[in-house]
Amino acid sequence: MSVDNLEPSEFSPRQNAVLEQALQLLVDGGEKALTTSGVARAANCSKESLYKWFGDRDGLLSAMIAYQASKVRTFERNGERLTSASLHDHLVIFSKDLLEVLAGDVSLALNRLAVGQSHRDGSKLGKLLLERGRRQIDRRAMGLIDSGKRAGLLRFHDADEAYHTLYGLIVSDLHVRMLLGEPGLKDTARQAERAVSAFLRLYGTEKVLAEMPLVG
Amino acid sequence: MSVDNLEPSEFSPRQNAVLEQALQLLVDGGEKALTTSGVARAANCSKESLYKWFGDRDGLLSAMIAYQASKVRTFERNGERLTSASLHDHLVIFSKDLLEVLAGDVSLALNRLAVGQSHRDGSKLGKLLLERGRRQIDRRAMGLIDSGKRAGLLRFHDADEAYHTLYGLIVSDLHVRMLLGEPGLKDTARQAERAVSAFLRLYGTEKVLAEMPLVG
DNA sequence: TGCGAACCGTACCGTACGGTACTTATCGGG
DNA sequence: CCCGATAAGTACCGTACGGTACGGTTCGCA
Repeated sequence: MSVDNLEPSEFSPRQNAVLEQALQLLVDGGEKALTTSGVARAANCSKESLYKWFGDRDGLLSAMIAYQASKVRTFERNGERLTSASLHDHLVIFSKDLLEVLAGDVSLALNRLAVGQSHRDGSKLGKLLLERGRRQIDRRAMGLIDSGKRAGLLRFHDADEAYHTLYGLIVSDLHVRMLLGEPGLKDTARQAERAVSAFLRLYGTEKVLAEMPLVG
Repeated sequence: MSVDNLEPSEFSPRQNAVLEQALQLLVDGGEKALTTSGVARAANCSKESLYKWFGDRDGLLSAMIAYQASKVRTFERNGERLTSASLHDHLVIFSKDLLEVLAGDVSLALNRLAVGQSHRDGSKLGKLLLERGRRQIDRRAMGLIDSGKRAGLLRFHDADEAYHTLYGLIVSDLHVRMLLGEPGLKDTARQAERAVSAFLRLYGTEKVLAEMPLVG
């Protein structure tokens, strides 16, 4: 466990390249394929360098998660005034993005890795994955929901509760199923549309409900 | 892969005892602790017997899942006439049961195991887990939802879709978080109540909505 | 009582992994 | 031109696992 709290600058370019190779290895062959020798061979570096840079195998895994998280940048919301239609659209886009992220090769591989290790390391990797990987997406959604409330389009007491409802409506048991090896959704757009529709029915104000197709 | 399609009788009592020990080992120490030698030692049996009974390590894992699934028996719904209140109560009970099952030690351990193996074996364990472990709970919920529809309390086109919505409302991202090592919910009753309330708001007919507290 | 099957306990084998040590080569600065 | 640092490549070590083989023991059964 050599790497801990160095948010900025993180790793050197060379180290990033090695981590990229390690991720590729993990995606292709699962954790079993992610051996220190394998990483060294794939990245054309020595095992000694691996251990100098990342401490031990766990440090390498942590670094892989940190590196992958550092690659994902979710563009901030612009401060535009939300309308009923634009809120709906933004929510649908968010839903599709979320489903796409969760279904991604690297995301699934890292989640599988962290799940598999959660017994050994006191869920260190799991924490890392949730904090570094999910925080951004959570913030994006929370910002959107808050904007909706300020625009008088959404009504709720607890933003966290509303967000978790939205998350459940979007993802359902899909994430776990994919982690277990099931192929992903055929039609993510439809799933996103359904989820947002249900969410707005639950949390939308009259202003929003008036513009929604009637149930039935 | 010695064990495949022998639904009834499954394993001998002795083998069941061994599988029980193996599950305990898995729960306590994760997959790393589940070695063939360890199982043999914990269960006071020989490795040779393990291989004779289960073929190889994968066969043992499959047998553990099958054995655990065979232990779970969900009582069938009685054919009573549903009222708005009883539908609500049954849904809440189902929600709490679902959360309790997903948070169970053995369930989490087996799910972690299957997730970790999903790369190697073409998700054989994952399929097994979903088919054997989830089918019963799914059927229970579907039966309940169908009864609600026949009683004029629920309205939907696609029962599957409605069920997945309910599932998402209940579980949200809790299952994955627990798989990653986060502690479970403090208050499952509240979560269940919220989920059912939202579900009924989405799929309940006027008969149900009339009796619900107004959204505030 | 004797026989055979099942099974326990243990020792064993090959392999593969995590981690370390050592040699060689590249490269920037005085 | 030399020197120290950094890192590639390789060889190596200890360990632990999956799987197999074998001797000894129990138990059902004729």
